[in-house]
Amino acid sequence: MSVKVFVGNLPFGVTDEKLKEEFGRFGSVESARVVTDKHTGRSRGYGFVEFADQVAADAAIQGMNAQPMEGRNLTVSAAKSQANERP
DNA sequence: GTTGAGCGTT
Repeated sequence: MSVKVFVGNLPFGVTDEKLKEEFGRFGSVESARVVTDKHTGRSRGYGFVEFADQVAADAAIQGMNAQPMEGRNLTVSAAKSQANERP
């Protein structure tokens, strides 16, 4: 299973590859995707990062949350889409 | 050429 993490307040110059590289420093990133507008095709300023382990996701959240990137402080937290919180 | 709250695509 993978852990999804919500990343907000991203600079407009960031991309999925950039996210994967930045978040890959804390752990194994299975996939990283920046949400882009469907109508304009431009980045909305937030994205999602999928980690291979909860430990890596927590390390990234603790290490990248409220951290400045490209001049903007990132907002990293657990994604809502995870569900399955408690059976 | 622009902007800034928000949880996406199969």
